Amino acid sequence: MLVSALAAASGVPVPTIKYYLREGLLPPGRATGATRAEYGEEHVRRLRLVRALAEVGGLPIARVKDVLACLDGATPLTTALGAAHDALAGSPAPEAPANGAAAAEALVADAGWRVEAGCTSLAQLGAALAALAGAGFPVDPVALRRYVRAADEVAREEVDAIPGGDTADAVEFVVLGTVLHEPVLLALRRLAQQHHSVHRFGAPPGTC
Amino acid sequence: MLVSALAAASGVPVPTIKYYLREGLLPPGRATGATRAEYGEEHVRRLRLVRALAEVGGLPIARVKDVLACLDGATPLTTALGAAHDALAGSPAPEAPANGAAAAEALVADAGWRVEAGCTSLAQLGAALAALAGAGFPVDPVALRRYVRAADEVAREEVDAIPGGDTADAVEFVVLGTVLHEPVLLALRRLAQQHHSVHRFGAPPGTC
DNA sequence: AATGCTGGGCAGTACCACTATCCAATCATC
DNA sequence: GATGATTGGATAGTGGTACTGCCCAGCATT
Repeated sequence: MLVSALAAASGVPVPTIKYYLREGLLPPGRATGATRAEYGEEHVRRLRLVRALAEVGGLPIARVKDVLACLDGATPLTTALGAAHDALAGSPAPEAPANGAAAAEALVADAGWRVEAGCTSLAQLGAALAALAGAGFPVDPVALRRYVRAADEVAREEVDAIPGGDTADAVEFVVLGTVLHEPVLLALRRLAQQHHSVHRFGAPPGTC
Repeated sequence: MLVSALAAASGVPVPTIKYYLREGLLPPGRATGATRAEYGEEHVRRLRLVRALAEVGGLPIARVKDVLACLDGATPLTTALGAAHDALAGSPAPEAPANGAAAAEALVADAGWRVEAGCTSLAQLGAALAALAGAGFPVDPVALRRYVRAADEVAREEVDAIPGGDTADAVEFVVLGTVLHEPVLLALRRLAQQHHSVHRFGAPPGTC
């Protein structure tokens, strides 16, 4: 399969494929001459994955590369999961507002979760809580505890569902599940909000 | 309060405040002369809100403007919620892949939710499901139903928590809750995943 | 009067994700 | 073997977003 065929098979335009090759998101094809390279089915799969991570997951290209690196390397599962979380986080939360971090740690401790002390997700949570408080909309502690419970249930079942056999498969399963299910979860929450809000307040004339 | 004072009070640099004024994210101050304008506490609040929506919620400036428009206008609650959802959606899911849309509708019907037929969240869900299937990682229907249950519980409690009195307050509560709690929910899911995954697979040497 | 900050406007910057153009080398075809 | 299309590789350009800089005349303060 040549580039044009790869482009046709994946739906990604040739210049974009070249761009991904340059950026290291796609391994180069097997060179069969100075101006010819052969691509395989794995390149099609990889391209689809790149597009899913970028479009569904909303990850910037550099983060997609990080996630792919986890899948390719023979990383232990928990490391790969951490890397995926870091990739998802995006902004590294440069300033960690002390009150937010403290609130996040208290919440995690209250939930009984054992997590890495300085990890990105924790910083992210701290930053979000601090920003909410700073904007004048502190999260109701009761709501927060409900969120914790819901997150715990969802995550426990997700982790239970990880296949036990091959490590590489498990890594792929958990990393992609983490990244790609986020928009599904958010969309479902919004739809449920819509349903319950219509149920309680009634629907307005014409809008969604 | 003059711009520099507003900048000091909000932590937003003066040129950025000017930019927000140009873009209509911030109402102009009360002009007290040709080269002087007075800003109040509401401008500080608004600025903090803009930053929260942009940084915590990750919304592009144009979407922040849409969300703010809902808060300012005396829109009925369900309309405002829909607008907030649309603002969150971002990409309007240009091509609606038929199988994804069908899956989304089936899921919603199965959940017993009554939602607007063509609404953005539904399209978003359909696009996400289609992209996942296209990338070779279809969501496990059982997992999906668990997600639905979790989303339903969270949303029901969120809607129950909406204050009943003033409409404007309720709109603000629900719109900001929807937008700004997303990162909290996602961070909590990631932390819970980390906890359960460490619990099941053990922690690797040094990484988060 | 001198200094310094103000609002307003417009141009410029930095980054991101592509997209376009060019090139010599080659492959397939005539 | 000539010919035209295509390829990989490289470099430059595009469009969008979110600011950031700079300049200006006009006031306010000293």
